Amino acid sequence: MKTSDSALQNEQPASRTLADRVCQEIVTAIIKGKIPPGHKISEPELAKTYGISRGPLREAIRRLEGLRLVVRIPHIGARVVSLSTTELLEIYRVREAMEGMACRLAAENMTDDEIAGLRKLLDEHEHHLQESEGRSYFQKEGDLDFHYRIVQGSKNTKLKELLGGELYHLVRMYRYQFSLSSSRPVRALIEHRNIVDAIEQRDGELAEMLMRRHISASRKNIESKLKQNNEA
Amino acid sequence: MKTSDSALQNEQPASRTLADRVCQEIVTAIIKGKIPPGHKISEPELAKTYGISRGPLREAIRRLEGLRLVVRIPHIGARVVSLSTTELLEIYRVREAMEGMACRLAAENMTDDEIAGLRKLLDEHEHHLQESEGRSYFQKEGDLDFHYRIVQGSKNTKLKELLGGELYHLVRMYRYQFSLSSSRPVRALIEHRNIVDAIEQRDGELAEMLMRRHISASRKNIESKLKQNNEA
DNA sequence: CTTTCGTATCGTGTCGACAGTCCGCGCTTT
DNA sequence: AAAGCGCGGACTGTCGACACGATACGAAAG
Repeated sequence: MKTSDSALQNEQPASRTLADRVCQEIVTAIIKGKIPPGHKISEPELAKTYGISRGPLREAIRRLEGLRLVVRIPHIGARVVSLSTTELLEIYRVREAMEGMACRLAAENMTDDEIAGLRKLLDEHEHHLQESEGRSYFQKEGDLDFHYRIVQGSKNTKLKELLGGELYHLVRMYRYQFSLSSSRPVRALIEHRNIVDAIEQRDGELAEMLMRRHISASRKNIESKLKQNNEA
Repeated sequence: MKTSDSALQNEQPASRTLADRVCQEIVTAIIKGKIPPGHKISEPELAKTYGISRGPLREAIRRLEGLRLVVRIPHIGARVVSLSTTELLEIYRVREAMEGMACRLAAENMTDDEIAGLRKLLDEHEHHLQESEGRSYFQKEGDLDFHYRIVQGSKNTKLKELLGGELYHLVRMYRYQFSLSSSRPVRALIEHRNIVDAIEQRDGELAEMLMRRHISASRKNIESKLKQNNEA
């Protein structure tokens, strides 16, 4: 389990408060689609489900609202965000901008050990790619793991908060919903390697450009795939 | 009232729920420094101050946590974010990335009317600049108003949420705290005009580059000014 | 006098209950 | 029969109260 130590959730095993734990549970439930998009969230129902009172649950819902996973309307209730394709593409624009900057900063601030870890991660990706034709769950989350590590390597707190806290949850949810793991794994792996090369050479400008092109290519790929699905 | 309709706060006059209203009040209180940074937030105290119970106030605090205006530690309490200079500079990195992208998209998606409005806003800025030597409150918030309009012009929901919802509150707070209105107003105005020119020519790439250089220059300016203050 | 332990107090976390508001259903009316 | 109106139920918003944990102060030992 070399990859789990850099998993996307980084909270202590036993969350200190009920609201935190329930919040995490609901997050995974939403991401994995167990609570479908657009579904109404009933406070008494969920309170009964998780065996807690409405107090902590309300705080958990507020937190989900902050994570942009639910939308809440006063006196009406909260609903799981319904995924419009335009918003998905918008997120990729934001990722292009922010992860590009993160990559530039990572090239400046990453330690040599972290870069070596990145290389090793890509080797594992290639290994799993050859085994499972690239459609494996590992690749699915592994791609995000790569991006996550680069964001962490930027050493920029705000960047880490914004990307890790909100956008990645949405990206993971969209991937589960549309079940579109990055559908060009070979090409993506090559681009990942080029990015690591640029980081290793401490060429921030190049690293940023490569990352932006990488995410932009993903966006265009998804865009055409969605259009094709709509026409079919 | 051409400028106030694009104000940074866009909530309906009468917030439907207590928590929303109190949340807004606390936000302004924090931004204006009435609750100093690092100050402990006592739930019973604030509840008594605003004349409400602890329930809505807790929800308001959760919301502030989502806006990154307070940090909360379980079983200990919430404190107003204390402003470290590194975090301020980090925010400028994020703004450079995101507003750069916003500017690129604005060049593609802004209507001609919105561009004309931008020009008029800059004319007003110049007018106030000549009157008040550039240190006026108008310039202080007016700079953010300019950036805010461009973000809105990007027509990208996620971009608008992230920049308008979280970062701008922090930027406004930092400006009040350090009382550093953009301390190079003449130069900034010129850069603003160049940005609008690029947008008008629908040159997204150039617009992004100009915006990034503009924010990067602001960051470097603040950086040197802070260093100079520390040494003094 | 300093350090450590125990206790008291305060604050946060959690719970149950009440009130106001919104939604759905049945009834009346044209 | 269709549309408007009124009523009932359910849910959200709000409140007060209790329990657990943390902090601070004081007392006792070294």
